[in-house]
Amino acid sequence: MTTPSPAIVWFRNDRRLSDHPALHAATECGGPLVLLYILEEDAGRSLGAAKGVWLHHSLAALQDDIEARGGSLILRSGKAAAIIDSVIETTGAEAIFWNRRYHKPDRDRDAAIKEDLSGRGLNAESFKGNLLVEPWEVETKGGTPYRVFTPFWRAAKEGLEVADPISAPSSLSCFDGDLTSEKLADWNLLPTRPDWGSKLLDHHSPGETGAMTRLTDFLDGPIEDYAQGRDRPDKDSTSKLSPHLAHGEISPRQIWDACKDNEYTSRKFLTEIGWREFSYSLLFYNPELATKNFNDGYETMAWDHDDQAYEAWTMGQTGYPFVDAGMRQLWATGWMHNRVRMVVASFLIKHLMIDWRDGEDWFWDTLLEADLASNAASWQWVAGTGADAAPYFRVFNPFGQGEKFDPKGDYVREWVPELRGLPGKYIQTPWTAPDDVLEKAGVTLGEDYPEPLVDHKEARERVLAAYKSARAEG
DNA sequence: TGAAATGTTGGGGCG
DNA sequence: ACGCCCCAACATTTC
Repeated sequence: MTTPSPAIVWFRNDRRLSDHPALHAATECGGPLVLLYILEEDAGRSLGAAKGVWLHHSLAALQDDIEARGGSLILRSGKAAAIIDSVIETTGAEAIFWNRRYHKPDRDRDAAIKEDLSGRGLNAESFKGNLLVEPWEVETKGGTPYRVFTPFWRAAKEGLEVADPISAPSSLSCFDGDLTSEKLADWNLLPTRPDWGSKLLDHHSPGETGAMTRLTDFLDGPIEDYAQGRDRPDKDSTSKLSPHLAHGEISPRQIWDACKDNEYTSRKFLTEIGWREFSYSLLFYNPELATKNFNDGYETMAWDHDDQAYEAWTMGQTGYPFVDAGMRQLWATGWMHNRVRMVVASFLIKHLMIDWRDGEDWFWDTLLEADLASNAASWQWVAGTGADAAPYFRVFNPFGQGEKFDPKGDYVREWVPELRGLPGKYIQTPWTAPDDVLEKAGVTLGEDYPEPLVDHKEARERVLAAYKSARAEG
């Protein structure tokens, strides 16, 4: 009887041990495992800075989880095809497994590797591990991809059979020959001088354990009130699972499974999972989703190129407290409440009339999750250029949203401390506060906190006119 | 997953 | 009692 040869598991954005179909397939082979993570070079868009911080800790957590099961994670950087070749040569592996990804440049590289290895008689196999429904599994009656969320999600759920998640292997028996690994610390994913990365982690616990804790905590409480609470950034009513999902520390199937017996209260929440699936479908069929208007009717839109306004937006100095609170939360924690994301995005695009791609780029660099599909699809949604997009005339009122969803102003007080002394009545609109109120709060507008960067009414009228003429031309 | 402008209704003050 | 006006509350339309 011969010992089975080693099988490689190529980890990418699926840094977990439970519900990992590729890992499961490899363990079924019965031979030693080679658990490989590749920091890919020349693999498209560069890693966002905040995402790199998460990646570091995510990999450290994966290493720990693997070592606790008696295995080891091999880290390599460079071109995936060459690294895989060399690992195969060293280990004599005859199989390699991975979970699929959905952006065309990634798929092209994966396909080339698979074709090459298959041609050499190796078993290279990919799996569905990161979506509930793969893009090609859902199409309209006309055989085209859906362009509207509701019918997409209805069709996706129809006949959807979600199998039980796969348990993590209790032990991992890895190839024990001479196989070198690079050191995580040498990848310099963490910023130094200054070390702005560690403060981000005050608010998050990267890794599979952290993800499961988040899910459990969420299902123990906030989900009961999710339908309303999810709109309230002053409350802790959202799951905060987005970075874990984007880094594959939890699978959508695990979330589905945990929620399925909770149908009434979880419906709204699972719809958010649906938006993620929709975004991936959009990215799959539109590889340039992050750079090219989905609807080309707005190609002639005359965006402003105002560097000062853009910087004020990024730094949370627009003079609209609700917007500034969101931007500062993002900068400080690498995450922003979803309601506020919509408002700050609307503000950049519609009040400042800055190209949505500049906002997308800022989020890419500052969000710990930096999910290409969700980020691009959501920015296009707000801009009105996307699939199933918000209509161009929907302009969020930057203080009205604050009054509605942060009624006491607690969210603003947390992130815009210079306004803490203002009463709720004026905290979203400090420029309307009487002098004595400002004085009592210790606020001098223009010194402690900026005057509004633009007048709301004028900005609104300006952008509506601009969209209208762009549409007329387009 | 809006907001503002415009239109309609109905209660109450008042001559 | 009646008509008139005011205006808040709600509904509809428009961007």
